[in-house]
Amino acid sequence: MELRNLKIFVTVAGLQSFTKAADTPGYAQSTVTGQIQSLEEEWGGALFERLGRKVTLTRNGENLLLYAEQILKLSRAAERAMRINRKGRGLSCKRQVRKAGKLFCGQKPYFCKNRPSSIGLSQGAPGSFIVIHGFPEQAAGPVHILVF
Amino acid sequence: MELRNLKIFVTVAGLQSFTKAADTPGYAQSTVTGQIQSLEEEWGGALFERLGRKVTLTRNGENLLLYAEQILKLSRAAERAMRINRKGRGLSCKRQVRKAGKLFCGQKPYFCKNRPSSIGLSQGAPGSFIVIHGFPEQAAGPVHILVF
DNA sequence: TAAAAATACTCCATAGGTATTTTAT
DNA sequence: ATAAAATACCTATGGAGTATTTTTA
Repeated sequence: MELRNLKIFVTVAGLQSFTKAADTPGYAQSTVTGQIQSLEEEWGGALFERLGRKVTLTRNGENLLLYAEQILKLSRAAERAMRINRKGRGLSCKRQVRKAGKLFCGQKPYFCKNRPSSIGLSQGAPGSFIVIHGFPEQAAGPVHILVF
Repeated sequence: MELRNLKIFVTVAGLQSFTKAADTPGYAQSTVTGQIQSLEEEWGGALFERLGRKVTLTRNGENLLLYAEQILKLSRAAERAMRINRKGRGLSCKRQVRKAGKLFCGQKPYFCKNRPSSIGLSQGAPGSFIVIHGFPEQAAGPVHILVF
């Protein structure tokens, strides 16, 4: 499984068509078929149901799609961070975190047991994307926030 | 940038050595060098400082590392989900979410403005990993939780 | 000089393309 | 009959290995 596969997979899922998906990033139709097939081979089951000229996600496909979308979002964020830094006008990851706001986290165990731990982001930018580690038990550990 | 690159990159960062990193997954040392170089070429700058027989992350490298770790965690989770489902004894993503607990989200705008939006997970499993979309402004939209 | 990364080279797996066939409307 | 996916086949990029050279503690 590589990012290349997942990009094509998500495109096909969105357009419900191998052919249309091939147009978008300038691939050949057979390339799209091949990439999806290799994913399905690795998976060990179909990701799409081929219904004549309509293509729909199987249950497995839907399952993978959720992960694939997150992975690609993160990779785009990483690429953006790389691009920004190359131009020399970027923020370090820490600065970006600071810019996203402070993280508030209810860490008391009894609080976690009896009611939801409270976590909040102040001054969050629109479209923020938050990744929280080890929650709630290890919430006292390092918490990274990646802003998209 | 592909997952293959990132895996090697994270390994090198962890071991602070190209040679040791090559041993771990059974790569040749030159392969590790090549993968890192291609990442650096794509980035447009060094990810590691080569200090004789010690290798340390540059600022750019540290930046990328945070993203890479998240991406790889997600991809491992995706692979696990694929594997589980192939064996037919897996939970769908929705079931996994339900198992992770309910998400509570303070959605009122005035609440977001004046104090942290409150988000909590009840019955969270140890080592849970939470991904929250569009926060806080679009918190009313679909929220996916992927558990690792 | 000893240990680690870079380089040179080789090989081959596979990504990707073109052309064709199959399949289902 | 037509539109879309699968298949067959070909090419070439680049991933990965071996052997060697360079670099620096």
